[in-house]
Amino acid sequence: MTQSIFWFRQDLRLRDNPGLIEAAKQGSVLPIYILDDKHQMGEASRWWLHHSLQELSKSLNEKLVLFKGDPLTILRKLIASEGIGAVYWNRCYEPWKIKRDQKIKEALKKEGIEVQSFKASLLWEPWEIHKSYKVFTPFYQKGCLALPPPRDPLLKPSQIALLQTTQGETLELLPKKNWGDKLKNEWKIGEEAAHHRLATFLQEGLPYYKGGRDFPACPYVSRLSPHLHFGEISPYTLWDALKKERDEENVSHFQKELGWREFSYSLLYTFPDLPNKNFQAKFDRFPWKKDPQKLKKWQKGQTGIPFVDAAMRELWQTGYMHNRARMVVASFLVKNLLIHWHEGAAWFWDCLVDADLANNSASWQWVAGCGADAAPYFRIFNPVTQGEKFDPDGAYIHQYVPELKHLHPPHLFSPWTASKQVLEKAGVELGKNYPYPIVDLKESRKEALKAFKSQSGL
DNA sequence: TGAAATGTTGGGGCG
DNA sequence: ACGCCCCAACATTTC
Repeated sequence: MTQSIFWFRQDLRLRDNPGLIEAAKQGSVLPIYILDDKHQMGEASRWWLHHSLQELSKSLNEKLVLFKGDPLTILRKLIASEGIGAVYWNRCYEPWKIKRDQKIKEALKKEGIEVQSFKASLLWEPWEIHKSYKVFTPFYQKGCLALPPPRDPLLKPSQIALLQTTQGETLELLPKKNWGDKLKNEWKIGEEAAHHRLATFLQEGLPYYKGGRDFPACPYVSRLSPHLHFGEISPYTLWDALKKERDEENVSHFQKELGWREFSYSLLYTFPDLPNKNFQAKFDRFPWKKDPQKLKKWQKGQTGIPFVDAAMRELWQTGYMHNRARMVVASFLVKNLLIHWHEGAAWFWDCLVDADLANNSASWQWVAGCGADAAPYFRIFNPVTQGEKFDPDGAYIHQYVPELKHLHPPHLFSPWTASKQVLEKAGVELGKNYPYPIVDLKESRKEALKAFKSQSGL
């Protein structure tokens, strides 16, 4: 029997956890989490992590031990003081974590410790896919689906002998202000909640997924992203649950979205600079504008374009934004305001409870046009038209922009085009209780086309 | 995982 | 009945 450490990272669950299963098989287990803060997590993520760790610890009889600092130092100290013979973890794929973990593995092995890492968070690891695809569809069809299908999910260890230690510290993950309070009503956090969310989605969302996923006021998307990011539920569990559903079209559509997640990770693996550098180098000289005032208005949901403002306020109030809305606000920032995608990515990173380095970087680059399989430069969303199409009765806008609650379609999507009488009747005073648009959509579109077109020839 | 500009068609009003 | 114009409605092309 070996006493081992199981190091929880982005796999805050007991079910389908191969590393934990191996540790439990070897003998008693000291379950730990280490906050390695060199690369700062966003506020919203820290808030989620706090609660997720609490839930995880509960499911481990409160035996989860928390640390912060340099993992190798902490592991060495524990190994020495607790008589540990092995360390197990499930793999992460952020470039800096890959490097860090490699070093730790080598160092500990040299010191006579058994170390093993496991595949648990991706259905297909980047190195299993032999070609490095730059377009999603072939990546998914020929790269992923041509390989053996994902394994069945694993059961949680029937029993784990948990070690105890007097060590450990508190992480102080919660924001100073009680900013997290408003998020509290939005989310149920932890492994049980994730499974519950999945069950609800399968029943209430999946049947309408393909057509309904574009309507931000409708409950047809899974909202599983933060659970997936923190590993409260594994992609294997999702894949398996989907396999058992009859609804072929909706199922394969949702599976494809999981495929996009795999694609993002694969891109990040083959191009570790994805978070910082343009995937397409020709964008390095793009004439982005610096405009702190407009950026701020975008962040706060005060652009004067109701659909954009609703989305940005949803983000601020709930730590989440509907996928359709993410595309629209991103396109607005990058194309109508010509502000660098870094700024958008940074704001999302701080505000999203599902902030995920691979997905965030890949998706912002996709919208900006500089990514892999990117949106063509001339694809510019019109936030008015998008509102008309995907929020036809204005429910989404009304939910997050209450000052427009008496304004109705069609004026709701572009208040500046409404007549004086209509605005007055709705109690809307542009420039007073709701802003004028911060850009002219038609003009800024033209300008963006010019800028993007001129650089596309470089 | 667009949108706008341009082109085509076909029905109705009208002389 | 016919040609002509107008203009939705839809299709295609261009950015």
